[in-house]
Amino acid sequence: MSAIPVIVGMSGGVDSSVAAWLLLQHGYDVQGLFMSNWDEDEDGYCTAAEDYQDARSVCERLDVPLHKVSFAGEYRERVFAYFLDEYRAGRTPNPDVLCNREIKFGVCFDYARRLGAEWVATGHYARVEHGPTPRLLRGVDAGKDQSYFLHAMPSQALARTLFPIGSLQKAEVRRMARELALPVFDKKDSTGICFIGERPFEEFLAHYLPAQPGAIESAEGRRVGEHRGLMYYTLGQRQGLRIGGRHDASEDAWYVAGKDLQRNVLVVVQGHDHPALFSRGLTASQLTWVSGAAPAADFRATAKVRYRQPDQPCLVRVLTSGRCTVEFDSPQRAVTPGQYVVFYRDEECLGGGVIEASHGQPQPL
RNA sequence: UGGGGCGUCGCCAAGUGGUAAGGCAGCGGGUUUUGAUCCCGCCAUUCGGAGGUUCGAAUCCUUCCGCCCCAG
Repeated sequence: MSAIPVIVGMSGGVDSSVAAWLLLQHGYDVQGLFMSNWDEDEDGYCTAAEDYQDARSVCERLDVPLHKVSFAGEYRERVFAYFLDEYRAGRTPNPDVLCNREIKFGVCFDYARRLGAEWVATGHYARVEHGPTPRLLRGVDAGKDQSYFLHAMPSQALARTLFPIGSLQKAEVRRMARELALPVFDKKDSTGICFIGERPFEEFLAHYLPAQPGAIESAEGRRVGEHRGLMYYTLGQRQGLRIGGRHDASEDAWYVAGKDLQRNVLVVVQGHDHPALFSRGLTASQLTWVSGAAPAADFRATAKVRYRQPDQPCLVRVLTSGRCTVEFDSPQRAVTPGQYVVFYRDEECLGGGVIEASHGQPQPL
């Protein structure tokens, strides 16, 4: 009786390393797969080379083979192109949700299956409940739960996916890595866009899109500064506005409340909790449901409008053509077009969609 | 070149004889698989310049420079 073959997506980080080890413990026939999906690295921010070395060291330590593959072309076409399109349209995309759907659990998943994997595993903090229709559950570590990013992954992939560390706390994973003497036990958690990494964002965007400087205006229409290009700002943002003290304003910090694309004007208000920053609801499109089918009727749920946000109780009204509206029990801050709204019922992630517009501002601009 | 007012960190702004608040911005770090938010830290030996009075001045005096009002 041969062991069940599983391929683990290895990033060279702690989580996927421990995930691989756990699978070994459970008797699987484990192989690693490292992806490098970002080619154009001129500025030295890309850590792919080091990450690959780390993945290799770990696999050596665990005595499992490591495959290496690049889906740079697919990444560029299916994720990055969309990323740039959204910024061009003045919105704020979330490329990592797409990356999971199209790359990790899309082309890479298929690739792993072609390599003979019965199962595909990653080091995500989330859980799958396998059954006739698999369910996606939050990771047990509430602080690390990554189901938000996974909500749009194809259900056929979910049915063949394992998240070995999904029921562990991050601290436990670290501790295991240390006890196992995995070379990456102390490696810092990665951040920034997946496969691209952390970098000076404005500089990065400027590399790909032309910037059009313009005026920054208060909600009342006073010119209070100059922006370097609407794409560099997102709703609710404080940093980078460069608006100093004014004799005609309070001492509160300024935040982005809106973008007027027609006039190329950035609209700002003062105070983190300014009413103009809040909305009662939103409209979302491109809905995907983990179950594979849209709910038949309106339903109550909780939702996140951004990663790591506490769950917000709401009413979801399902519309036709993959759209819905969401009404929150309490107003939400900086509901941002281009970001994803993701629905939950208790521990279960139901699905989500792209925010098209917010509505019901208690105090319109 | 008449009268009045003002010049304190990039910006706003306390401080009117006792040895430079605070906020905003900026920068650095932390949190974070998007972008943000948030948290922590740094940020004027110096108060438009030069003299003077005083044990001691950003605060008083003199003068110069620069702004802003009012000049009917």
